[in-house]
Amino acid sequence: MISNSSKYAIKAVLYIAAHASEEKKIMVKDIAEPINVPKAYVAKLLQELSRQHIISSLRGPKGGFYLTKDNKRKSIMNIIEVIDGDQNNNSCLLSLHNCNPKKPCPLHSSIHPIKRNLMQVFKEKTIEDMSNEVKSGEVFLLD
Amino acid sequence: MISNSSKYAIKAVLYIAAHASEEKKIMVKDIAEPINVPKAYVAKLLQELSRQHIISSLRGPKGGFYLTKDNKRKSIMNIIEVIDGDQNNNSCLLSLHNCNPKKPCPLHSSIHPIKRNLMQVFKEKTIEDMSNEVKSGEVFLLD
DNA sequence: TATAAAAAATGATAAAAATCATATTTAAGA
DNA sequence: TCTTAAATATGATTTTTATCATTTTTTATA
Repeated sequence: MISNSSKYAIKAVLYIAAHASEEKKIMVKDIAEPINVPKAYVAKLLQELSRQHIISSLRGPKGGFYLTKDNKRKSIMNIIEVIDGDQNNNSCLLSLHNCNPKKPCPLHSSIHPIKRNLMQVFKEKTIEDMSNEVKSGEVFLLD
Repeated sequence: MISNSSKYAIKAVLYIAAHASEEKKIMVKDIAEPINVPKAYVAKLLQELSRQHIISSLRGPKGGFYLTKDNKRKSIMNIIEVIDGDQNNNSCLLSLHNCNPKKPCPLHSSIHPIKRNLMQVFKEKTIEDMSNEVKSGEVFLLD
């Protein structure tokens, strides 16, 4: 439903949102350790997100990752799309190819509304929303 | 969240429920083809389910898989537990170890109720419920 | 009781996901 | 413009998941 890689990516982006800015960029190694994800692995994920303009980066001394105003408006869904590609949106839990309201699988009627809720959350939660909550101490990121 | 193997297992069990009985058992090869899952793979899954008493089987001529009254009362959750073990119940979507209502992750408040719904469905839907729906033509299994 | 038909057991192989390592490019600042 | 610090690119390795093949055990029935 959502890969390990996507989880790592979300955590990393939230960490950047809470700890970096255009003026004070943050390096991979300073992201990887606190969120407890292998450095080289998270580096690869962040590079891909940067290429797809979900986050921003600058090479060289004083370089690192950061978020622009525009980046902050991206949603969880945007991150998942980049990392997991199209393998996230097979709406049928049993992966039946032609499961639809007309020919529903045995789980369709129970699962479909739940999946809609979940997708809704992924689409409407922005990086900004969540990093504000982290900064205000309502919610927590580390472990 | 739920592995490919679990999906295969659920499909196979539902197929058994809809097409076999204690009197007319069904063989792996007659399950594998219609649900479009590799024979040897589904065989392995069914063997494990049989060992854990989620389904029943008999070797030798006229043998095969079938469900007892008791088997039919098992839930989707029972199948998932056997196939995926304990790797299904990490309630935090970001897999944060100590995400809880007191120290929630940024997605906790949105995701937790959704996850509860899903678990509820897995727990309350029995094999019998679903196979009745398949038999009555309300829902469909193949593809 | 011999035969054959089925699941069960075992383990090998292939594919995908996760992880690690190294060389290259870019940009800041001395 | 040289040096150094950072991301980027590339690809190798490991681990996990999925798949396949073979042998063994069980059981119905001729």
